[in-house]
Amino acid sequence: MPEGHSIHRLARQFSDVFAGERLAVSSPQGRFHEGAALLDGRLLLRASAHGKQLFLDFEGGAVLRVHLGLYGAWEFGGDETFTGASSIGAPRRVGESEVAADGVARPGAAPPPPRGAVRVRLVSAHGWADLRGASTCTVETEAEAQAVRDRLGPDPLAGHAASAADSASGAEEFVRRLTRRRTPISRLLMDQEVVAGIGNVYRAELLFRARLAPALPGSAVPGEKALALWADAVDAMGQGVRDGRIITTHPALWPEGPARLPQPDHAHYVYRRQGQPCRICGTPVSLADEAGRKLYWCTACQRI
DNA sequence: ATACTATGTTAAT
DNA sequence: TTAACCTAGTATT
Repeated sequence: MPEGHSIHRLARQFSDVFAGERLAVSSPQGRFHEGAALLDGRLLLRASAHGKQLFLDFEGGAVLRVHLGLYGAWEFGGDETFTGASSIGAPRRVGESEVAADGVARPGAAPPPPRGAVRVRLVSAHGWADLRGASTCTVETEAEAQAVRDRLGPDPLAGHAASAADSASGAEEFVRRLTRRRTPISRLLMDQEVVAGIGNVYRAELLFRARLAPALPGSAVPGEKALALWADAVDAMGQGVRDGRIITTHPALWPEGPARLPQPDHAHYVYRRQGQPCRICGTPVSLADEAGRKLYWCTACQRI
């Protein structure tokens, strides 16, 4: 259930704890025996993310590409060296965890017996990572992995690992791809070929923050509005990478006073708030089904 | 115990 | 447009 910010956090985690390490790769569940055998014993060179796609580059030109889909998650554990380098931490966050399902932290490098269907297990000298429930998990050549990247739209979080020039070109590319089509903007934001990494929460929240009506055709979005939307995505999703949660509301709206982060029920403007009063104008938040996903918005605030 | 839901995508219809 | 994927947290019985 993760959006792009979670995958970027995972890429950073793999870079921090496994890059430069030789990894034992297995598939306790069995469904990935073939791919695991290809990677077993190789050095992990680097980890990266583009939108919701995670790429682990191994020596010899083999790339493990993972998409968590709806239920996928990575779980990590290890000794003090591992924990010291790790940036995940408990409690469990969407798509990433450092605590076993029984709630007992497991110190030490030795991985626990596989719990449930572990598609892939990576083990280094200091720690381990288990993958469950992913919709995609394949070993590819660098060219195949690049072909996947090439199909995707620009990633608002690309600036995290790349140059400012890349971010600027990402903005222009986003505006081009968004305003080229008459499809409603609510659909375009979910289209990974228009912009990579936005999911159902950021879609709803970014549209609210921009005061944009979901039904507005992409072609009718003023260029300046589209640029501002991109800039807000960079900002909001960057914050998501730091927090490990999607928090889009202004801190002034948090009732619990000065706190670094709000309670979960104050983190969003409209997502999962159907029927509840809009935090800005009080109008009940609307809910509609769009292409099998739930769309939340305020009919009064989002009029442009 | 059982049902329902979810921050996603693809393939079949 | 719908089903499938097949995990895990939360709500309901």
